[in-house]
Amino acid sequence: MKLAKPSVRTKSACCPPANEEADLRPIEGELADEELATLAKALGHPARVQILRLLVRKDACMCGDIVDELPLAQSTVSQHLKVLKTAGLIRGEIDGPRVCYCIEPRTLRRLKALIGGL
Amino acid sequence: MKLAKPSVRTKSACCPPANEEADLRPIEGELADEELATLAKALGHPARVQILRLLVRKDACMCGDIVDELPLAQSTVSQHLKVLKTAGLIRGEIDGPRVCYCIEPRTLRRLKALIGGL
DNA sequence: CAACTTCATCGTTTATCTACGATATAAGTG
DNA sequence: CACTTATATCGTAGATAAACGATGAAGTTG
Repeated sequence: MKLAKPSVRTKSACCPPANEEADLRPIEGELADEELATLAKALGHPARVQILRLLVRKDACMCGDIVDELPLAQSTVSQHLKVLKTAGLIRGEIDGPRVCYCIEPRTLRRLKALIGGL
Repeated sequence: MKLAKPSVRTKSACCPPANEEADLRPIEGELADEELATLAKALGHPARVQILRLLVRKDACMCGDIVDELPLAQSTVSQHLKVLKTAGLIRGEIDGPRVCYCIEPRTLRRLKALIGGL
């Protein structure tokens, strides 16, 4: 019999340290508009919102069973993860045969600041 | 000679009253995911972010010179306005030959709540 | 090394988005 | 009523997005 590896890792495994330093970038202006649009676009799909929530809730690295949580094919989930990663909202770290995902708190904070600033 | 009409209207013209009642809908769950994704998608384009900001800043109805503020054709701006309107983020009210736009504070608050709840 | 696991990437199909010019609509103006 | 103005809608072309199965790459296990 084979025991499944735990699919949630402690913060130390790959999650970025809780970097609390303030973001000095402006929350409005042309650049901020682009930035907000990019982040919003990345969140513009229910599956990606769900993924982000999963990772926020765990507040730790989560290895690939994200696929099991969504009613989508593995390749589709992988694509959604890529979108979130490209937007900088999550981070993926290779851990042996799997990949551990966690949120990028900096970017999430930035998103909240941009939306809050509306 | 013809004087241009002022293109910003007072709140009373069409802006919804500052309805401060709390939104009781949950900020997570499948429905909230869909809702957030829809709102985020609507914001997922720089032009639409810019439009929203214009309306927020004015905090009043703004008649169509939104077109003049953007480097886009009138028909394109009209489409973006429609996206924002469909998402419930803005409202457009016919005012004689023009249309006055203003933000829908309820939806904007809702968006902030959803994002803040991440 | 062969088999298996985990995940990313490729190739494809279908759908949606973005932008524009052209045209329609609707309300004021002479 | 003809004419102008302000917007919306239509039609269309090109770009992106979303989904899937199939395949590839990298690590683990026997």
